[in-house]
Amino acid sequence: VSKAAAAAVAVAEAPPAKLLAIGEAARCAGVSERALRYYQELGLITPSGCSPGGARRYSEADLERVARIREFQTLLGLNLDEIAVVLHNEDRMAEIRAAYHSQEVGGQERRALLVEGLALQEELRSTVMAKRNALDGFLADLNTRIGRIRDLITEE
Amino acid sequence: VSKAAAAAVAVAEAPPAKLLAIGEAARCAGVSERALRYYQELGLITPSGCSPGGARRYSEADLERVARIREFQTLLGLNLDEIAVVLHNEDRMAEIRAAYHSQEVGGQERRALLVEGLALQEELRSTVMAKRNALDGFLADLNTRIGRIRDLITEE
DNA sequence: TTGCTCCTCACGTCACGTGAGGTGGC
DNA sequence: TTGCTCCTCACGTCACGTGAGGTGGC
Repeated sequence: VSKAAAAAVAVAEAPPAKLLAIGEAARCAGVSERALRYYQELGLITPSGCSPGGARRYSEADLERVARIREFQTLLGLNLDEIAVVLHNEDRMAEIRAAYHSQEVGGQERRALLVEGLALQEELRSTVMAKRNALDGFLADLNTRIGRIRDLITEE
Repeated sequence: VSKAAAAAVAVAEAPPAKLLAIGEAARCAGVSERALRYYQELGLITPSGCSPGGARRYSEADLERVARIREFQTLLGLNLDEIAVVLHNEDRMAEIRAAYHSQEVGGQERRALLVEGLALQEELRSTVMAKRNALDGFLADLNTRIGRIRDLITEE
């Protein structure tokens, strides 16, 4: 049994796991309750459970998904439509990984999905690297400015 | 005569310099005309000139200022209120630099302004470095994901 | 004079913030 | 039963986008 398969089984066998109410979930994820409801409204997340009365219940995995949404927003500046695309792609990759041994998907089709997904991830990576380079340039410029102010202060 | 002073004189003596209409300016800066008017409404930029009829005319320096605003927005995620503070600080630094030899400002007061300005720039730098580190972490994670997909494709 | 560009309202949009008023759960 | 939390509208906000209707400049 491969490591990946073992992990998948472990996930599948995971105990009921405690679910958080929206207030606690929002605090943990560092976002507002409104944001959680809004992400759900757009279909970015779906709380793993709900109370008999209809209150949302969030799992650990839900919170990680929210964290990922925030990363895309704050680090990369993607809007929620773009994030939906990236998340959807990542979800498909996870599905393919999970269904790797059980041949639910044809090898041909599966390979096509993987190649397509890989392209999307690599496109994302080039976006990230461009951002990183721009940030490094900005930082160098900032250091120059700081150096000049230091010179003015030290001078005489 | 110091290099800085020579540069300041050069700026002061600069010829009328061609000013751009808002359409051209927007194209050059890579923003919309609406954005330029909005930045002006908030006091972030003031076009260097205007036509007799009241049309805005932008200088090269105006365009650089717009580019700086965009950097703060897209790279650092600052909002326009925060950007106003940073720009104002940079303006004060430039003024002090320009008035360095002509003793318009008392040495005591000038030094205090420089120290305060330096602190603000260094605070900004720590923000930038935090962002850079977060981005590096994100990139590392992304590379891991890409590696795993590659494994799935190559495997078998 | 004819286009093209500029002007000022002013309403729309995205990603939520912020109450309003009412129900659920320990 | 009393608080506290959750629910769904629904309007406000920030940084513009997008016409509407009118004037300026070559």
